[in-house]
Amino acid sequence: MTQHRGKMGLDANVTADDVATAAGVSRWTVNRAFKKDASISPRTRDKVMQAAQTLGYVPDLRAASLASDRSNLVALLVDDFANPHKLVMMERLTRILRKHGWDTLLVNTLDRADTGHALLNASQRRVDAVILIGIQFDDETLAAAQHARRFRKLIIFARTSQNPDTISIAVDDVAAMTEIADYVRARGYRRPFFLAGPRTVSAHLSRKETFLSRWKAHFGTEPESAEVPAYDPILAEKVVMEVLGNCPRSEMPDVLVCENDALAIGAVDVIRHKLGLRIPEDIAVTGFDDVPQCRSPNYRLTTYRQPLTEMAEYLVEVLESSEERDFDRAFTGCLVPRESA
Amino acid sequence: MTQHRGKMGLDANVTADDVATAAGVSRWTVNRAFKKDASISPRTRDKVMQAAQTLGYVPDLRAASLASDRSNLVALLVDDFANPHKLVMMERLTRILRKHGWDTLLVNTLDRADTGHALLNASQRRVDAVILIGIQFDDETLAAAQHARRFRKLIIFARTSQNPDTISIAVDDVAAMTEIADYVRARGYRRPFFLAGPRTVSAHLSRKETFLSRWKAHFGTEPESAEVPAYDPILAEKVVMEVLGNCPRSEMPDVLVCENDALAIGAVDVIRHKLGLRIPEDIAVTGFDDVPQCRSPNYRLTTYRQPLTEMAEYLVEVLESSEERDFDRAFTGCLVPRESA
DNA sequence: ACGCTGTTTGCACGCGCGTGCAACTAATTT
DNA sequence: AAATTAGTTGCACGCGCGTGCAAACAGCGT
Repeated sequence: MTQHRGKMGLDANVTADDVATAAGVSRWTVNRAFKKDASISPRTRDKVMQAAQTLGYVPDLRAASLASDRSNLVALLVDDFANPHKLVMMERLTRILRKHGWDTLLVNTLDRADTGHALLNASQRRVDAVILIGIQFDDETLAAAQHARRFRKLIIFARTSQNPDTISIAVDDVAAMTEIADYVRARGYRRPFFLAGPRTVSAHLSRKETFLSRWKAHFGTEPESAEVPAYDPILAEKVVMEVLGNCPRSEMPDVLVCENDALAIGAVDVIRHKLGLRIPEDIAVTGFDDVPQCRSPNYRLTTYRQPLTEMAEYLVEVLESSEERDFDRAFTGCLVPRESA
Repeated sequence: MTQHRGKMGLDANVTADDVATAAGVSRWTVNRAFKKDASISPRTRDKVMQAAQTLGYVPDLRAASLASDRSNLVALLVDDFANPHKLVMMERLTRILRKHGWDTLLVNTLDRADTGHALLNASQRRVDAVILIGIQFDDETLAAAQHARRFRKLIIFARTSQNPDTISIAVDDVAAMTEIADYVRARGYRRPFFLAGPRTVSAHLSRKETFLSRWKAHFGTEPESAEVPAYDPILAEKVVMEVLGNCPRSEMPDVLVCENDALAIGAVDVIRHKLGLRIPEDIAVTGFDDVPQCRSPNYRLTTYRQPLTEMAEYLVEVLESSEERDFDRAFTGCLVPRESA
């Protein structure tokens, strides 16, 4: 096999051995020089780094991972790119993971049926953990994950899960939705309608159930609701149109509580532009996530912000811990009131 | 070292050897079974796959990559997560790459100064190629990339570049911008203003230059322009406010041609909600990229769509080719006229 | 049954680095 | 100065798989 060379003439396959001979030390000393907290004298390290620099040596993480059985790699499985909040989450996660020395394998899980293949992908790269952000974690999917499991950790981020084999890092949905429900009630709304996303996981403790039961606890009646098959503004538009389109004015809800911003944004567009109603005068809207668009004058969405940075930092802690305890943790976010409700 | 085990009791470290003994063949036959187009009899392959299945064997791509010097991994460097189009691009790229057996390492390049570190990350994983989507490819950055280079290919996606060591896969900006310019002219607009993004690369053949010169060629005068320091709607709002906020009504442009949708969206918000002007009656707006929001009734943005799928498929071709030819290629997209202009 | 051809299978060696311990050197104590 | 100690450096072996070739095998005609 011919040697691959960089266009600058730098040998692409400089190994630690090369650096070692160049620096007049052993290969192991070279690797020590690159390892933090390694017992090595500053002088030798300098000498080694010098040689490495001129030779253009960069440690090979594949080999390191192979030998050490730790890859410092996580797979990030995403299946709903229609939700703009995913962009925010991906930015935050990759930034903080990288800050702590973790690399991210982005796996586009086409749909829930594809989750198995996506997990296989991750397996083959021997990632140290799999992080799911999306909707592909219903029970069958998780079962499949258990089966194909060769991950130390399976983490569901920004979403709760009761599955015992799974680590959930998310906001406390019950507290959050309760806060929203109380806010809506305090603002005087009395005919709420809940717009939910796909129901992929046990409904217990879900945002929808929380809202409905909280409302019922106060007023005795359970609000109506509808379900959108994906967190996609376009699909939300369709569902909202169907629901409100032929709803007699007298029975029109006065507030649309949406499971997240992706749905809320679609809802706002339909309500204002197709139904010709005013927000919030005719019907108010709330969301969840506080995506950047929320602050656009077109939406000014009342929503709920998750402490993503904090959550991501905790995620790193989880990744770096070798204990076997229960890592599930619920965070508290904050309500962001704007003009939509 | 203790063996890591999956929670189901599946040994996480099943090797091809284990499968081999279980199936009564040699290790090499096992690997052949997993390799497409390998010379192996269907019967043996079945037998092997059977054994692999029950043992829960999954080939280790780290080792494969180490031995073969091909990782089937690409690094995707992204630095402007504020631009919603990045989400679309990431979805398309990861989907199509995965379809062809390529995995994607997502690297969040914090800013242009961080590109060097990001490339180092990629180096350490021995990716087969680096794909840049973002703005971090000015000349110094590329120079640094050359230097640290141990990639077979450095690809700039959805963006042109004259750098000879770089592969650019993008739409023909000159053709695209010319089409927009001609469209604007044909619609009767006569006082255009160009809103550009950060100037990171030689201005030659840029969208802005193309528009300005095309306009000048027709009317003899070069339109005004302003520059936003990042493709971020929020920043675009500020700049547009400064430019149009204290602009006498008589000198107000009649069309704002934006380098892309991220800028256009910010512009629309300001024009309509802060300046209280109508779009397109008082001032029209055009964008570039056709992000999902463009079709929202809030924007209805006239824009230009790149053939992302086609471009991504070509990208795969480039990745899989071992020739040394010039891979640069410009695609043709299509103008998407909507009500904003 | 024999040889021929084409297919299928086995194997030595290497990819680059980590681990844990042994050996070595310099700094400190008695 | 010798002995003790802390700080540094070296090394055998293994991580799991690819490559290229040689050996074994099956299928066919005579």
